[in-house]
Amino acid sequence: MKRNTDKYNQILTAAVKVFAEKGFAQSTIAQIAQEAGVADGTIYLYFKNKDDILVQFYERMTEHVSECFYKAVQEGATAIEKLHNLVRAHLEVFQSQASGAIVYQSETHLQWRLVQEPTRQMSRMYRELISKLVAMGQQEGSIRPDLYVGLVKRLINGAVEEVINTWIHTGMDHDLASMAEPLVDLFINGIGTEAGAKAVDNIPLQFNHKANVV
Amino acid sequence: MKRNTDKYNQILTAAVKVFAEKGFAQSTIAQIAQEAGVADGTIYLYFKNKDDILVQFYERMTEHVSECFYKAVQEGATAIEKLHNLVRAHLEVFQSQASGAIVYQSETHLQWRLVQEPTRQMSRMYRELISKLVAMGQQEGSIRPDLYVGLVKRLINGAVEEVINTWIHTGMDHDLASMAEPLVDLFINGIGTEAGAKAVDNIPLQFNHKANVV
Amino acid sequence: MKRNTDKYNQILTAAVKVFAEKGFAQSTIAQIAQEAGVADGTIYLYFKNKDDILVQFYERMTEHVSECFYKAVQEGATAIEKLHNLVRAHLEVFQSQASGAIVYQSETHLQWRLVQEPTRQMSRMYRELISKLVAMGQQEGSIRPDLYVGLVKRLINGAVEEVINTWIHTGMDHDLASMAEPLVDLFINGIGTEAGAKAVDNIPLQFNHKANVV
Amino acid sequence: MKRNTDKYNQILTAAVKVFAEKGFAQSTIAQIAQEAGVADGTIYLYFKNKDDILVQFYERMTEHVSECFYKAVQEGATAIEKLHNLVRAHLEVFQSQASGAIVYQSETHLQWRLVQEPTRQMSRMYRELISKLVAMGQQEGSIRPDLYVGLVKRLINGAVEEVINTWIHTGMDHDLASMAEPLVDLFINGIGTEAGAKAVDNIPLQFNHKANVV
DNA sequence: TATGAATGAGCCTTCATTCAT
DNA sequence: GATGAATGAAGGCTCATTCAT
Repeated sequence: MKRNTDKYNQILTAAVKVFAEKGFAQSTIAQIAQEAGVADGTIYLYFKNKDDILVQFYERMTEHVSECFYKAVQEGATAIEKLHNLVRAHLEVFQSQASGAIVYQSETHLQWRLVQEPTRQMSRMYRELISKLVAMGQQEGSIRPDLYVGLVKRLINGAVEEVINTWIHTGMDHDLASMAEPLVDLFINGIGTEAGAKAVDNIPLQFNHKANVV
Repeated sequence: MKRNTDKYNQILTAAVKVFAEKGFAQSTIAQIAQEAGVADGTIYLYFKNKDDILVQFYERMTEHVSECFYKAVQEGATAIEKLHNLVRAHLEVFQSQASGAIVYQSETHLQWRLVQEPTRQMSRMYRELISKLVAMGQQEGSIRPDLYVGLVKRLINGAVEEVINTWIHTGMDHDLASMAEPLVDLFINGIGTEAGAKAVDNIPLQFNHKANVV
Repeated sequence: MKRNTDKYNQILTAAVKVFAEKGFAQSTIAQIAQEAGVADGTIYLYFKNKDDILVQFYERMTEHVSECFYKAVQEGATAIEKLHNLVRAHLEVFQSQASGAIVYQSETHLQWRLVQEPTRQMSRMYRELISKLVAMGQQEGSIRPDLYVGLVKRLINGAVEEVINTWIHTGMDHDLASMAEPLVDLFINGIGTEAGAKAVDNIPLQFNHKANVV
Repeated sequence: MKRNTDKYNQILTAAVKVFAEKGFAQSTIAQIAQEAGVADGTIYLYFKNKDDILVQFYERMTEHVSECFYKAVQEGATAIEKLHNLVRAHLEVFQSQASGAIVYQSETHLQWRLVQEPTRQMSRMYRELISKLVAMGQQEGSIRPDLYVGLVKRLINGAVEEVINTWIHTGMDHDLASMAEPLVDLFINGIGTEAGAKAVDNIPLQFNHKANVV
């Protein structure tokens, strides 16, 4: 398994392209083999089975993404600069490889079934990065002291991924990376004015939705 | 497609449960039939095929969710209250039906293959609601006038869905609805201080990530 | 079974129409029921099962056809007149009910699997009729004395059925019954001249085809 | 569609045998696979689907039969010799491969649904051959000048096929090819005497059958 | 290593038939 | 008698995986 790196990459690249086009479940080994220009059987010299292709993709992608994120965060001076760099890096890596982005976002639920550790690592990495940034910003005085870091992480991660998803589903025509600044602006400043800020503290709780659909 | 609503719901409920447990692609008609306590063939009296089950689930779920959202928004007095109600409603509907939530979130990419209009409707509804809320808040003076509404929608939607996803993947043990307030706080006020706010305007652009993973 | 004759005919007529359009194997009980304007289950009050519908059709058709043939043969004065009447009757009954003709001709091989006696009867009837006609003609001096009756029967039956088949597969637009005269002319006179007649006696046997296709 | 001719023939032969025994509609892929000694899936390496097996059988059979017919016709000196050779060839090819004959004759109506061109070609070939033979015989003076060639074709084709059918349904025990001579005798000379010949011209039209059976 | 023909388990779907109403 | 919802056996077909070459 995994001797000839060229052929390994050739297959993985082909697989990601096919997965992106038709979805993992709808893709066949035969299609991947054809796209990669190898025989069906050859794939099994480099991957345990079909699932393993996706697993390895997630591992590599996560690793690469992590590196980018760490680098990005290192390059900023202030917490806010670092945050901006992180978000921009996030958008840029995904923009630079559309197929990978599509697969990464689309098959998340399979990732949860197939991969355990890597994803946790990704999550942990994200949490670590955010934790550090928040702590740093708080020391700098640029970030509020009263934050639930877990939620901040989900805010940022979720928003960025939704931006990427929209980009994917609208044909990937606009520039993704340029969304970094306005996004960070929203993260830092929120959508409210000072007047709005006070209003938040006094939200009345009014109802409860418990109806079942199905 | 016969119209015995009881059996229809029985099957749909069973299907959603099975989908949530094993994923759509890994679920079989036989499993759904067994879970529903009917024969395999019976399912085809109520659904065109396996895909149709998912489609109908998305249609019903989207419709139900939309209603909840509209109601929630109506019940608040100010824009911020309405926003809070919206977010809370979002979290509550999904919390109240875990299986539906899991399927809804997990099979999104299939929804894009199978359904066209309904999804757009969901997206459009969200955009409409946010547009109105933002406009209202801007008139009230509680929301910033310089906002790109499309991005605000993605911010809110993405953050809420990420919160739901995390809830799902951590065993659905904590109370989801209670996240509404802190989330809205983040939306409105952001994570920055006044000092931080100024810093945002001056973010230097420093690097570019173009490397390929696969 | 078989109480209400109206409904029985209603179903049988509908079945024959459906069989003619899609073929027996491709027809479903549901289609027949719909065509007949009854419920699926009702069909089983009049027929043992799907096969039985075809069986009963063949029985009725054979019976009706037989009657026509006997009548037709009775109405001629000479053997040749009778033969002509027989052929004409054959073509007329089938022309007068296209659906029945199509089913009768198309599902012959199923008839051999499902029906035993009736078909033998049909065959026997044909043989009887031809035997009598030939014997009569031989006495009259209008028909050759040196004939193998079994072969004559196949000649006539086969030719007529091929004419009907062609009629079916060319859209049933031309008048079938009018083929009776030229056909009988061929039966009686053959396609040869007197010169040709002599040539027949001296056919050299030259080769043997035994190759296998599949 | 792979091109291992051995296995292709192996499967086709097995299929024809099974079709001949149980009929096309009643045959299953599993039965064919077992008869051929291959796995079910293997069949789909050589045939698009179940229908395709029948289609390919008809194509091959038609092609083979055509060749035999052309050769047979070439080998006779006179028109009548050629006709005899044609009929004999027809009977011989079918006799030499009973299964193929059964399938060919039994599933004709399916052929009309599945194949278009090949069948027309078979029909066209037959018409071409007969046309030439008739024209030649007319020049030789051995065949009557006043013939409707289309009808002659149906006469000959129909009679031969009926002879084959009878052979099939009576257990294929007698020698089929030996029927060629007496058959051709009937084609050429007809069943009538000279006296009968005159009678044909004066056939009175006497009745009309329009009754419906079903 | 690489190939790709062969395998066969498994699944979706159809539809003849039944039976409670 | 009439209905038609429900049944479930059966079959066509796919495709991940293996293995002889």
